[in-house]
Amino acid sequence: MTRVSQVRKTALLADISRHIAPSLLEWYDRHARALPWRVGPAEGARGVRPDPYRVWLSEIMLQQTTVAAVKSYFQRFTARWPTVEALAAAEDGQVMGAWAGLGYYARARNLLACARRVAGEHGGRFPGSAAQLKMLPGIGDYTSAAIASIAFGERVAVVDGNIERVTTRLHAIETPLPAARPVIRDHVDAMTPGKRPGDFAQAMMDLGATICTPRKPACVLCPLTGPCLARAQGRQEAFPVKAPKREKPERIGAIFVAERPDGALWLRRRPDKGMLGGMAEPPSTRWSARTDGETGEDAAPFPADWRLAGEVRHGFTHFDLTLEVWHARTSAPAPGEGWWAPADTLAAEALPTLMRKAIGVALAR
DNA sequence: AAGCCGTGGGA
DNA sequence: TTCCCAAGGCT
Repeated sequence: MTRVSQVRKTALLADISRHIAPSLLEWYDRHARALPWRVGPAEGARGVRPDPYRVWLSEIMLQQTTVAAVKSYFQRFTARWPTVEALAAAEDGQVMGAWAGLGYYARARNLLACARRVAGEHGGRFPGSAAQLKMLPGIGDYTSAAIASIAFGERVAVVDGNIERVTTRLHAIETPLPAARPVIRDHVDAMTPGKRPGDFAQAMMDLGATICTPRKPACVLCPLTGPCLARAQGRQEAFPVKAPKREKPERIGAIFVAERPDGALWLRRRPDKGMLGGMAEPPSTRWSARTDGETGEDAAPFPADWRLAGEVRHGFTHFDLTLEVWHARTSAPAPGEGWWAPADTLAAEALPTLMRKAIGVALAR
């Protein structure tokens, strides 16, 4: 595309799109969700902006994670670590333990790394532009734009899954994801207003979460039915178009829960890289394809009176896992790297949900 | 640049 | 039950 036609295209987009923000912001002023990391409408009207630390923390937690799942974690984190300096001073194990159950554990490791960078290199203040924010660990295209617009008022295109859905419907974009991302970004940039860019982004996300939903969108309640091309075609559920996804392979393995007479369990720490990196587990085998799975008592990490307690199934993003769950009572000191976790402090260990399920199966009787 | 990374809830 | 997928980033 020539430079001139690019300019014309951009101008045309702006002309079509500039009417979107006023309607959407009017809707947002009446229907914004009250969320713990937002400032209330009265404060917002006085120009009060939310604490960048809280915006950042919420955005990291919300990556690929529902609002409902995040709320209690956000409350616990902010109560325990009210500032980025406080979080930066926390020990790794405390943060991983507090994150346990929320998933995508690389986020927790990057969270700490980011907090320590902000505390150590930026005097405890988050940088105020999307470009600078994006240089920090765990902060990519979406999160940098979200923080910059919401906490600092920068006019920058914020594009998440909600906004992709809303935008592909508004403009009836037939190109499948992810190839459509550059076009979507252009549209979002054209729609984003100079005033209240952060509210605009949040309004788009609220619209996507409550009205313009993946299935059965409530178009009759939508403030953007007028300009919506998908709605005009009666094809709102046809967008966004997505590339077909591959089927998930099956993997199998075994996990060994050793229980001391006082109820303590033998745990070890998983490697920092890879699945559940840096998290705790009872010793488990590799998780392999069915043909070469390492299962059975012979795979135990040390000799004991192992008894098969059952199995646990768990679906990950890109494979389904079935683990045999073995249980043994032992008073022998376990060999190798690990520790005995007392029963009454198990809740604070950095145990992913899969491991808690396996422990539940092992201890059921 | 496509694959790797969790989890829980809704339909 | 099964499937989908939610405020993505990293490599």
